[in-house]
Amino acid sequence: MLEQERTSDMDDRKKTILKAIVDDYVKTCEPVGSKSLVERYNLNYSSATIRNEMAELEEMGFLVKPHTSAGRMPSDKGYRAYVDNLLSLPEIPPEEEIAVRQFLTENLREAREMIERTAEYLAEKTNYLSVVLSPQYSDTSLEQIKIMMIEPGRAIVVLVLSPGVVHDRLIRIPSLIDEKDLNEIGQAIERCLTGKRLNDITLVTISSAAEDTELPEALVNQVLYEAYVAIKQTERIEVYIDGKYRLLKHPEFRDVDRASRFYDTMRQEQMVAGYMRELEQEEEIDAMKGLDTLEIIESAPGTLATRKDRPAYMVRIGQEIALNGMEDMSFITTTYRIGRRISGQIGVIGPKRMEYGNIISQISFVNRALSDVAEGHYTRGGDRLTLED
Amino acid sequence: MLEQERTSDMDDRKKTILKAIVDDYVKTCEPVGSKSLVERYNLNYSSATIRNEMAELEEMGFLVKPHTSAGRMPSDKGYRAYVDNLLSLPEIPPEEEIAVRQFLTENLREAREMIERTAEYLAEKTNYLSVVLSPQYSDTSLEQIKIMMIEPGRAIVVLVLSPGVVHDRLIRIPSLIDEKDLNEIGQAIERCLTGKRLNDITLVTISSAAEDTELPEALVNQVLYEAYVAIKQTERIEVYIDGKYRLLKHPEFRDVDRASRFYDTMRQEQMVAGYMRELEQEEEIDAMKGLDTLEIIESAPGTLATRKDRPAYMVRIGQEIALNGMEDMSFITTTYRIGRRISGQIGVIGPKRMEYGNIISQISFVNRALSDVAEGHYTRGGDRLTLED
DNA sequence: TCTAGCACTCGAACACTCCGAGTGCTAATT
DNA sequence: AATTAGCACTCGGAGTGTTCGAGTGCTAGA
Repeated sequence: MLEQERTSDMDDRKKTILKAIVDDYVKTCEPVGSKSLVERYNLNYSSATIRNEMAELEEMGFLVKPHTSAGRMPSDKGYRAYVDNLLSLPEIPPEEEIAVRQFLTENLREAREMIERTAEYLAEKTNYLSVVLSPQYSDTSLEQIKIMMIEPGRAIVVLVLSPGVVHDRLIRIPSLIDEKDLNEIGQAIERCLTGKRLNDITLVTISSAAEDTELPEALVNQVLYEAYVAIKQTERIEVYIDGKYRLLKHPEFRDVDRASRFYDTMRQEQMVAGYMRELEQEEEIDAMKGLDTLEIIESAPGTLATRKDRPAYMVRIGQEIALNGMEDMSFITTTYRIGRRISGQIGVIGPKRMEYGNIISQISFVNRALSDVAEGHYTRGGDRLTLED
Repeated sequence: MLEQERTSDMDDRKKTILKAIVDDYVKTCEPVGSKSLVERYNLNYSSATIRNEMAELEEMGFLVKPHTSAGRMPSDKGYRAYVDNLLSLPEIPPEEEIAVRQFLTENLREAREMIERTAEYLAEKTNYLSVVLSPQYSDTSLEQIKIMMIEPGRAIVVLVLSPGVVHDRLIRIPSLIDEKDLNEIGQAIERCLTGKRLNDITLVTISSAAEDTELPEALVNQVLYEAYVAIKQTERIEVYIDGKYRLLKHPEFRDVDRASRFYDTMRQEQMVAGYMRELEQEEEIDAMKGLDTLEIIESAPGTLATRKDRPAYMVRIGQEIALNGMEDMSFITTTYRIGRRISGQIGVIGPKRMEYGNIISQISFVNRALSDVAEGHYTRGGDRLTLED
């Protein structure tokens, strides 16, 4: 155990064998034996040799046996080594790029639809569960805020954030306030808050708007408070999950209890979201790794804008995931960016026995598409992207 | 088989036995035999007598045996007889009534939150899956419509329907239109549409608003079209499903393939919604039945408003459900009403082996609570209900 | 250093038995 | 005529034993 534990200590043959084992296990979900391995991957060694190597790989902690006379399967560490060093990332054909951009923006009205569709697309393509978080807007600024009377006692607040995102919310107001008063208060709020970062807006900031009007303070304060809540509401991260039911079709979910435990966790969406955001912050280091495997995508002339870099991704395998009921899952995440300030997370959750290469390609690809499309969409008039109409 | 098939042909003893069998099977999910039945429900007959009766009930089609030497379990027809004639509906304590009303309205802002919470509450209480459809608003009228500029090229349409429901939607408009033009168009639309039933608003109706302004027709038309889409959007029925994962905990979902097929169907929410609405229209007759078992709830002085009638409900059992993958489920639905014109559906889906009495009580109860609360909420100023603030 | 060969291991699959909770039927009892 | 006691019968489930084969580790020879 002490002698050698890191992947770098493996010779090429060990690497080939480990890769073959992971590939095979991912495909079949059955422990793989030395003989069938030699046959299926026509390795130029006898099964006995492979056996010896497998024994060593097991001792190094990359493989495990469910019982003595069974084949081997990858341990968490084995998957980890595979993901970090042995992975090949398939490319995604350029037609797909066009299709996805179209899918993300077609008939699009609200920003959140784009995120919903991202989740949908990813679940469809990977056949696993996808999670997409709406961006965190705390760092962006308020571009407009309008309050509109609906009827005595009720109004609607419409907020426009600097990247052009619109949120709104119904509020209750004192029935005594009439339309004219409300407009006055609205304008005071607007003067007071426009251009401020959401983060900087507090109850104190907003209450200074009260000084700006002649109306009775008690009335004004309630409106201010409601407006404040509406603003804070837009900072909340929305979670879009798609493909939950898909996991049921994978053999590791044969066991209903395990499935049930998993779903119990997934139901707590805010917790999952929180975990994803933590990951991003903690794992800038891992992110670098993503850049290691950087790959230059040659763009044929005339294709859509391509990028030289592949977005960083993070992979959490089995026990590495700090969420209940996820011990047999893997969680791949990546961060999409819209401009410099706005970012959110995209993730795929599947069994540990996952097609890592494929999923990572897909998630990176979707990340790029979403970032690009959203940026083009937000920076209206930008010429990098043509949307419908 | 020919001799007697209807429940009414059963003598009291048969009824008692059938009821006991259903109750027992619902509890244990195991075929129930004559001996254990006698013991558990201390019937005053020997197991042999029960055996004879069970044989007859089987011949009449109310019971089935999984194999020769096993106990009996209810057939679909057996459940049907149980639901139609043998059911006892537990009452729900008045404290619960207060609690639900509070839960449904606490911190409430948007109408759809109330529906979401209804679904949540029902799933929680029944431990099955709940479906709640938003009301169909086609028959209500448009009280207000406002269009507000967000930035060149984008605007927001806010609609207020007569029961005080607010919808909004972002739209794209020609970039040439400035705020003043937009307001003019908005007012024209308002003049043209206010007070009209949604059903009566068509592209033709709305286009008459164009005549009302001086602006270039091409520009106006696009806005009109977008406004039209926004209006039609509010007619769409939203589907809220909660407790999907809960079904996994029930033994009939041990079989993952069956579960998977079920979820494949449930994923098509619009189809499920369509089915529920069909049911309501077709089954006015069944609805009458619900009123048959009418029960007077004596209201202790000082409790919340109680009603004499129990809302009508419909039960669909097993094969009766015309949806794929639902052969082993039961579907209980009911229609909530807000005022005379607005109605929507509430449903619970669980295994055929369902606690019918309990679920029907719950769904009726929730129906009443939602109808009442919503009505109080919509008819603002109504004094039947006190909401927070 | 590799590989052929061999003894060994263990789970999956199948056959077999036993057990008990269930049945239907018949004859005796009320 | 209705009920019940009694009995032979059925059949799934749990338990046991056996076989089979794909896997292993180890050793000796190429």
